[in-house]
Amino acid sequence: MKIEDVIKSNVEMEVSKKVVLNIIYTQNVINDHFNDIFKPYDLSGEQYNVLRILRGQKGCPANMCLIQERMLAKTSNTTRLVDKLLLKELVTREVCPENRRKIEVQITQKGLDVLSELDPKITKNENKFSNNLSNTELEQLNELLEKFRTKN
Amino acid sequence: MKIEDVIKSNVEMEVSKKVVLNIIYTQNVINDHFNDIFKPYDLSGEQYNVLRILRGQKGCPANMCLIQERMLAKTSNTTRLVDKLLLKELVTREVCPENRRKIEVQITQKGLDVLSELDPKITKNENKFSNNLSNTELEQLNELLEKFRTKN
DNA sequence: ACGTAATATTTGTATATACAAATATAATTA
DNA sequence: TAATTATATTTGTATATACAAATATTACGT
Repeated sequence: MKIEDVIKSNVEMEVSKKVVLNIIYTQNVINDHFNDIFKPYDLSGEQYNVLRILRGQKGCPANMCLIQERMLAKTSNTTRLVDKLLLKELVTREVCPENRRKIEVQITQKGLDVLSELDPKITKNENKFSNNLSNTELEQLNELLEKFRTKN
Repeated sequence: MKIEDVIKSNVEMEVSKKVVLNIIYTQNVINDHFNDIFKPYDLSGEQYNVLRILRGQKGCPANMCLIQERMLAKTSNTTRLVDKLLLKELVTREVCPENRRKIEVQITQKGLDVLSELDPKITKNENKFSNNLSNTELEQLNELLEKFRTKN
């Protein structure tokens, strides 16, 4: 479905405007699908994102700054996301002894188990979208998006 | 900047995963820029979106359903967005006399004036991103995104 | 060492999102 | 026409986002 049909626009639009709307809308569609996956686990997308980052640390604890800078949404409130994960016992959280300003966050076994369960569902969903495109087109799409963001 | 560098990933990623992250992140970047534009006007992106839809009606009042289905974020709470716009006197809101279930929302002159002021700033921002790509590439990006969304 | 600046995190507040439930009105049908 | 169903919107609730301000700790300059 063309983006003009999505927003039911009847006027001609600049291609630059179309691209912007198209990216925003596509992200919304992706997001809706991922939320459906996370919902039974009582996880939000950003909570999942934090878990994913912590797993990537491979046992090495992550502080709030590190988590923040690896998140896609740079304005996320890491403190409160970690709070929620802590309540669900998916992470641990301790003051760093070397630098008491820092907080060491680690994923628990329970957290790792949840991620393992989610992994195939996430991959399946990514593929459901990506199967519409050839490998060359996927690479192309990545390049175009990266170029689009240049110096912004 | 490549998406792997954005999230500081050190492991190899499937191109399908990369594309998904790339779309989400690009939308976040776009959003941050638009928020900077809206902020001095005390408008959120979705509030702006409602105003834009109402202007597109060219004097014809829009009901809540119509607004909802034209929004990019299909789960937006139109009632509360319109509430906020009403407080700022950017829209009017009346019960439809033909069908008292419906609400007729219209943009005010003040609302139109705000949009007129925003128009060049929005266009400038869209172009700042789009100037990184040729016209062919922009068209290509639109096509790839639309294809990516197929049957989702 | 003391005051100031820098860094890391938390808290507060207003708004937005996601979704279910409630309410109100209109249309349908038995 | 009364009951049921469908449509349109609002409200409630929990969480997330955006951003400023507050707090705590460490590092730096004199």
